[in-house]
Order: sequence, then structure tokens, then C-alpha cells
Amino acid sequence: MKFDLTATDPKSFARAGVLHTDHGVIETPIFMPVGTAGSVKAVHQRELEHDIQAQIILGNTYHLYLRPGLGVLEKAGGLHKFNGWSRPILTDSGGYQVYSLAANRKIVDEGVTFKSHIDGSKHHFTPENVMDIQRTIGADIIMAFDECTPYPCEYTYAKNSMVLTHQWLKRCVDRIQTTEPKYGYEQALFPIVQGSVYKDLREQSAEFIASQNQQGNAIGGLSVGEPHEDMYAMTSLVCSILPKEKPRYLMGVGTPENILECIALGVDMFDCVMPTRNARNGMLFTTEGIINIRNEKWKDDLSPIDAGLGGYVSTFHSKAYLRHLIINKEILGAQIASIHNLTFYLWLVKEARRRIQEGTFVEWKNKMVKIVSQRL
RNA sequence: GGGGGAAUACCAAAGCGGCCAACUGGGACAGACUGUAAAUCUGUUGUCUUAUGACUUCAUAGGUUCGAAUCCUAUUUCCCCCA
Repeated sequence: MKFDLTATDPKSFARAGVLHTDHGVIETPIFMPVGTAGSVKAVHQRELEHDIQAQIILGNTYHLYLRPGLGVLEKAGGLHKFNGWSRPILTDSGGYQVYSLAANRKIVDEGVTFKSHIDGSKHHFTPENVMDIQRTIGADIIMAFDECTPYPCEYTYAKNSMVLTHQWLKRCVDRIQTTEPKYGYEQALFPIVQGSVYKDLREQSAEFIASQNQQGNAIGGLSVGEPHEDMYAMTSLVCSILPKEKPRYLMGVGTPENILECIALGVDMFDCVMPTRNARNGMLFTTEGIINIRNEKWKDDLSPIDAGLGGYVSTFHSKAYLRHLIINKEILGAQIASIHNLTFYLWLVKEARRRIQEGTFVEWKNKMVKIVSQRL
């Protein structure tokens, strides 16, 4: 894997770059649609590629391990072959499930025991077997096994958790260095900075993560309910420590506003379930602002979903029709809304990239932040 | 023509003397959602309102009772059965 910085913004820490993987290039800053179970919910791979122009999607180690299971994935020749997505894939390690499935798991130094949310069966995850599982899934970028801490989080807990995540990271690195990819292409390990909202912990963690000298670095444990100021402050601090020449991935972020602000802080890669989950629940992100398409005011609005966006579904279908579909729980409604939101997210980062290269990013960003976060 | 049953808020449907402005669904309206246990979840839904407050409701009109959506009488409408 190779990362080239192609432009840096003179008035902020924003950068534009190109990340080369064996499944193709990723132009940063980039947004990566989340496809937890090997599918970006309600969106077909063909639409991801052609309409949305996604360059990389996510999968999830925990979910894919439970279903379809490693046997099927190995037999298929990896997730790319299994789901038919030939561009890059990144898999999260299950670290987020340590947070989101907190009621179903137990953490010890060795690893984490999960009680499956599907059938209650017990499964033990360790840094080593999480690396092995991600070898079998075969993503281009694989994440270190970490603990995503909740918010609020006591200092002592955050510190101990961070230390544990660092210990786990060493074991992940060892495992990756002593094993080979299964399908003949490279897999890059991204370690994850933790430390909750504590400056000294974030600083310490960022330094440790940087010292591991991996091909890219991630910031985790944010956008879990903390105030935005904290999220920005931690991101800013960590970006100032992580190496400039490697891609920075802010995990789980976020709203269009969050993404623009964090691009300005030096983040290159983002993922979030928001454009897809909120789409299914009737919330649309548009070039004019946020709309809740279920609201009565759109009932007879026959204007395009988003005339300012080039996407096919966004200009072809009306707000009134999409509202009708969503209100009736028609599957097509979830599809159209998801395609639209992802098209918008990808447009947003592509436009940010263009502005960075052009040198007009900050002015544009400041204007856009207001527009994209207003409720229509 | 004779016999029986039913009428409850936008819809459906509980309630069968006080704890009922009235269970529960649906619908409607609004909100939440940030490395997906989410095509999910939450709130409101008689009127006025800050209300643990007042007022008007359970087909209509009377009546019994300290007290009625709940009991009685009449009327209206609907459904079923027998001719």
C-alpha cells in the first residue's frame, strides 16, 4: 500500500491524497460506506460503483465471523469474491462491538468473550484470532483489535483501556508480521488511537500508535456521545501527532458537518452508518440541508429529492414520491434514500478534495457547514 | 312479520357501577439515530392549558344512583337468525 499526498491546504490542516491498494486507488479525503455484513444495506454493489462512486467500503469482523462464517468466506476466496465488490474493502475488527454490545461481552487481558447477539453462543476474540479472521475475510485494510470506550468514561477506566488496547496492538502487529495474506494481495494493518476525551491519554496513545509505524493510523473512541468540541479537540490533537505522510482515519464520523470540520483538522478517511441508517429512517442529507422526508410538508412536493446533486435517483425522483415510499415502508424507499445519502456524502468529500487542490477549501467549508447542517 | 345481538375517540377494539379522558393495535403528527443487535426506537394524538388543573365526551333523549361508557326506559341506526 502506498499513500501520496497531492495537496495541502494553506489555511487549514486539510490534505488531498491518493491511497494505492491492490484493489485500486482511493482518493482522499474519502467517505467509506459501511457494509457491516458484507452489504451496504439497501444498496447494490453496482449502484455503489456507478451511481455513488464509492471507492472503498467497510465490512465487520464480528458480524462476518458469525455469519456467513469463515468457512464460507474462505471457500469463496475472500469477501471481495463473495460479495462481488472488486474495489478496496476495510474491515473493522470488532472493537466497536466491544462498545455497542457491552451487555453481551466480558473483557480480560487475553481478549473479549462475546455472547452472540444472534443465538447467544459464546465466542472468544483475541488480537491474534481477530487478525486471523481478517486474513480470511481478506480486506485491503484491516483494523487492530481495540476497545472503543463509551462516553462518559472515567479517567482511570480510559487509561487502563488505552493501555490494554496498546498491548493488544503489539499482539496484532506480531500476528500480522508472522502470517501471510491468504489471497495474494496486500493487507495493511491500521492501529487505533484511544484515550477517550483526555488530552494526555490521547497524546500518549497517538505517540504510541505512531511509533508502531504501520501504513495508516486510525482515531477511535470518538462520536460516542461526547460534545462536538471534545471530538474536534481530540481529533486536532491526535492529527498533530500522527505522521503526515500516512493516511488518518477517523472512525465512525459522522455528520456532514463533522466530516468537513475534521477534514480541516487533517483527517483523510471517514466512515459512518449515518447516511444509510438515517436514510432508512427517513432523514436525507442534501446540498440544501437536512430534511426529514416523513414530515407532512413534503407530502405534495414534487421537486427533485436534491436538484443540486448530480445523482440519478436524486434528480429523477421527487420528494413526494420518496416520502410516499418511506411512509409506506416500501423497500424501494430505503434504497432510494440510501443511494441518495451516500451520493451526497461522496459528493461532499470529492468536492472538499477539489477545493483543497484548488486552495479554496476553508472558505467553501465554512459556507457549506452552515448549509448542510440546517434543517429544512 | 317474529326472535336475538350491537352502537366507545381518525379506524379497529378493550372496558360492563367508582382506580376512565377511557387498555391495546393501526393511522396521523413530531423527534432520535455518528467504526450498524436499527427497513429501528421514542413521544404526542378530546378541548383549554404551566398543570399532580379545569372543562366537554363513550349513538340520541330521559331515568336509577352519593357516583354511569358501564344499570333501566324510549328512540334511531346497523348486523344475524326464523318466516
